[in-house]
Amino acid sequence: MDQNNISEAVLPLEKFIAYRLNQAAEKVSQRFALEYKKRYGMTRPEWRTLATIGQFGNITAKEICQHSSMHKTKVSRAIFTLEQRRWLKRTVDQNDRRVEHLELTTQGQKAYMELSDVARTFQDQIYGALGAANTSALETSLEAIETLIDPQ
Amino acid sequence: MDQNNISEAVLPLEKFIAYRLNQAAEKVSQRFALEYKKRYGMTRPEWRTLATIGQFGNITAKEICQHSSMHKTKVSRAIFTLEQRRWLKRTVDQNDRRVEHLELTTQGQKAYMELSDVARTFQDQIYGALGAANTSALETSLEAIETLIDPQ
DNA sequence: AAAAATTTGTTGCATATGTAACGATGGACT
DNA sequence: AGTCCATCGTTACATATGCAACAAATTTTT
Repeated sequence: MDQNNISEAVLPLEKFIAYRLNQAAEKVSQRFALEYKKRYGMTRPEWRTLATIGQFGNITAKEICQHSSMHKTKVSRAIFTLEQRRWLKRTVDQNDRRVEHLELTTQGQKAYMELSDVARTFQDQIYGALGAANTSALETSLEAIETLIDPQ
Repeated sequence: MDQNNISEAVLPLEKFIAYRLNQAAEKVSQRFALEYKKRYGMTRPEWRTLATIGQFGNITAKEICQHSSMHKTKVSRAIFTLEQRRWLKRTVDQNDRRVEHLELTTQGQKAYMELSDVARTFQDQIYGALGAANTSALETSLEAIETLIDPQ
């Protein structure tokens, strides 16, 4: 077959799901990253770590890794930075001294609550711009992909 | 208000769209990355660059940046690596010698076609696992987000 | 109880990435 | 032509990331 006839081989990236998902996710995340960058100069791993501790209240580094799918060194470094900002405190587990329990300080809670507000506003804007039907489709498809990824 | 009452401030990450989109996109991409890593030891920027040149046939580095949203240094380095593998050739534009036109070599075409096949199979598997209704919802919502991002 | 294996979190090192500066070229304006 | 500015792609440098090795603690095996 003529090598230049790529009709059988071409892969329009606009129709490739991995590509489109990544573009969409990256743009949305970058847009939201502006918020925590400009307010607090935070990185993405730091924001995710803060948000995870904020949500669970008391959590270990390992649990953050499991919940967020971030690499343990990324989490370890984010925890270090958040600790330096005095946004979290560590408590060594008395039954297993390898384990550290992490909690937000008052300052950390404050930043978390402010950014949670920003996040909800951001999400509302997206949903508003998408409209009810598309929002519903997005929920449906994300749930489907999540089920595919993490079959409980 | 009691600081520990975070009912107003909590942001369940399982309901935050930026977070969910990223998790989904990252998992799907990582799964597909196994394919081009094991076959060719390629990185993600290299695969994306190959796929973009493959799709357009003749393209410049700048156009790859615009189409893929990759940073120009990432594209520059991917082009360099693909060139070293003899998967692409550069041709300096005779009207504007700053510009280089990129095309795949025969070897590059071969790799591109093979990986395109793998990609389509991968996509078919995802769509098969999602089912028609969820696939349709995914298409709809991705289009909606894309419109939101790139309003023409 | 001693030895071996596992787990939690950190760190050294190599790689990957982005920013800013750059060289080369081209275009605009005088 | 000469000066200034913009553009294309590369590179130097600083930062971010992941892998592998690690220390410390715990559990399992013998």
